[in-house]
Formats: sequence, C-alpha cells, structure tokens
Amino acid sequence: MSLRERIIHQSLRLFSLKGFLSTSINDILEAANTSKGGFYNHFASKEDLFFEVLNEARRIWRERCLAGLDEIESPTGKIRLLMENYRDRYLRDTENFPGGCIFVTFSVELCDQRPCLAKEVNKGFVGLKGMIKRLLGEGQELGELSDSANTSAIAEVLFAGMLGSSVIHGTDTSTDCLDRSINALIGYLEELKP
Amino acid sequence: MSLRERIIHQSLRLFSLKGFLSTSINDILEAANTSKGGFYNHFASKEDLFFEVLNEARRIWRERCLAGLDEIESPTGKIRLLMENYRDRYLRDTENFPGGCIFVTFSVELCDQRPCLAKEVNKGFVGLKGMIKRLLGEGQELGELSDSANTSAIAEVLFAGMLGSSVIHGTDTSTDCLDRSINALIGYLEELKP
DNA sequence: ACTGACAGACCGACCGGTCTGTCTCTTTGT
DNA sequence: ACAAAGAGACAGACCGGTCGGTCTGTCAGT
Repeated sequence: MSLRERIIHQSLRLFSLKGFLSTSINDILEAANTSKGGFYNHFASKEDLFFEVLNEARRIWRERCLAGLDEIESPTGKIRLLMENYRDRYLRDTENFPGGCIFVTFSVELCDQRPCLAKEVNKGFVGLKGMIKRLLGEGQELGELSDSANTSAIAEVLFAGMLGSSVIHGTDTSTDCLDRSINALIGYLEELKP
Repeated sequence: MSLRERIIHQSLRLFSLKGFLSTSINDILEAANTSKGGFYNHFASKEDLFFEVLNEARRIWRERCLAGLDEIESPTGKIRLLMENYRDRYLRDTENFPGGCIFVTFSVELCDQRPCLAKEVNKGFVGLKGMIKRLLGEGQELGELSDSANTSAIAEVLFAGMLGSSVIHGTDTSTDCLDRSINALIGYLEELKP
C-alpha cells in the first residue's frame, strides 16, 4: 500500500473516532508512520485530505451498503437489505470506522464550523434519503405498499432512524443496542406491507 | 446576571455550536466578556464547566420539552406533545442552542475521546428512551395501542427518529426540514392507534 | 545531474491552566 | 466612629505544549 493510500486509510479511522477538527496532522503522521514531508508531498492541506477521505468513505459505504441490492427484485426488499448492510457491513466495520458512521461525525462537528465542508457531507444524506423515497415509490407501484401510504413520510422516518441509530451506536457499542434499533426500523418497514 | 451564570449561558451557546473540545476557553471569555481570572475563580477546570453546562442544558430541556405534559391524560398524547415541544420549544431555541441539540453534539464528539463525559450525556438518552417506552406501555393498557403492538420497538423508532431529526436539523436548518422529519414521527405514532 | 519521495527542524498562532497584581467590600480592633 | 486587615472578584502576563503549515536537507532511481 502506497503512503498516500496509507494516510487516507488511517485518516479514515482517526476521523471516524475523533472527527476532522480534533484529529491533528501529527496523529495522522504517527498512525501512517510518516512525517510532515511525506504528508505534504501528497496533500496540499488538511482540508484537501478531508475531501479525499470523504470520497474514500463514500466508496466504502457504497461497496458495503449497496452489496447485493441488484440481485433483489422487490424495492422494499432492497431497503431492508440496505439497512441490514448498514448495520452489519458498515457500522460494524471496526477496521475502517471504529468510531461509527463517519458522515454523522463529520456533519455534527462541521455544520457550524466549516459549513462548506459540511455541505459536501450533506449531499450524501440527500442522496440516501432520495434513494429510500424512490424505492418506496417503486414498491408502492408494485403493490408492496398500500396506495394510501405516504412514501415521503416513511422515508423521513427510516432515514432519521438510520442517523439516530448511528448516534446510539456511538454511545452504546454493546451488540444488542444497534440490533434493536435497526431491527425496529426493519419491523416498521415490514408492517407497512398490506 | 452574575458572571458565573453568564459564563454557563454563553458556554451553552458555544458548546451547542462548536462542541466542547473545539470551543476554547478564550472563545468563552470573549463571549462572556471576562478574563482567565474571572473564569477560574468560578470553575476548577474546563471539565468542571462541562458538568455545570450539562446540568443547565438538562434543566432547560426538561423545562421546554415536558411543558404541559401533566395537563394531558392520554399517554400517547403526552408523547405527541413531547415531540412537538422538542421541535418547537427546544430545537428551535436559537437563543440557547443555536447549533442544535447539544446532547447529540456532545455525544458524537465525546464518545471516543472523553468516554467519562460521554457517559454522563448518555444517561439522559437512556432516561428519554425509557420514558417513551413507559408512556407507550401505559397507552397500551388504556387501549390506545393494540395489544399486539411491540412497545419496545416503537420506542426505538421514535427515539432514534428524534436523534436523527436533530442531526438533519443541523445539516439543513431550513424550516421545512425539521417539520417534515418530526411530523413524520408524529404521523407514525398516530397511525398506531387502533 | 536531475527528479520525486520523504525526514524533520522550524514558524507564528493558539491551547488549557497558573499566578500575581489590583480593586472593592466586609470584618475587626480600638 | 474609623482605620487597619482580610477576603473574594476579576484582569492579564505568563507557562509549557500542540496546532497547521513551510522549508531545507537527504537519498534513491533514472
């Protein structure tokens, strides 16, 4: 693994644990076993690193959370698998994200301090909520949801629930807690079926 | 207002915006219009201030979110009012909490960096979830919810939804966004009635 | 001889915390 | 009644350490 990749990978870990602002360049240098020279040879600034790390985090998120979705026909089945993946393959990935969902960490710490960075994080949230809403709409057309179901409102509940589960997972890393939270969301989704 | 109260009040604002770790003592001194001497005359350390601010935040949270609950008979009605208060009287209180829910901010930034401080924050979360679950149980006994309803799972959805709504509110402070999110939770609660 | 990768000394700014000094108000001795 | 002494409130200089970032130097590959 190249030094550049090593820095991004270790930054991913540290940012997930301590956030962007509270992670110092020295923390990263130590974790990646390099020096200032090595770092600034590959990155123009700490902010530059942020965007690279964010892209890598998105890549991993898609890889984990969207895994197997295209093998499923049912739109609501896709949402269910998405949430199971989010729980088992993403939030429980203590290798890359020992501190829980890195997007939540970024969003909370940056929204009032570095709005332009937070804005970039927010795009991902908008995309996820839109995807859930779209899948719910498709499910409704296929009769998996009753015609009277408010897909927008359901998407709000599921999306807010996923973010909330991430926060809960951070405060209580016991195995059960995350399971209870995500399973309750899946149960909610299943009960919507006519 | 005494200097001590002024420091706590301004810290509340700054912590809600930037979190505990990213708010410097100097930020607080400037906001409260005082000096190091004035600060350390009232607080032993920054960590000491944290607990005082946390207590004040809890006091305000109870004052705002529990307002009027004892005038309502119905347990599910209490939950509904709680969430409306959370939306209108707490999250929208830009005077004390311009940066959104201070407990979420604290929890996310401290869980991996100052576990002992985060533990204290977590106690409030446990209490809130317990309260929602208890009220759901009472509502079920009164026939407001069907006997087959899983009150634990419903409490998980509502609680995670509230935390998630706070995160969303931070990323998108537009008026509609918070309304949509909380209203979706209230709608979910209402639909549970037989 | 030239180039890119990396090491590490160094910079000014800022961090939380300490300490001394000053000013005001209260208590005490006579 | 009144000055001396004490106590608490606050200002701000100062401390060692860390921040993000710059710059020079070293060294291997071409």
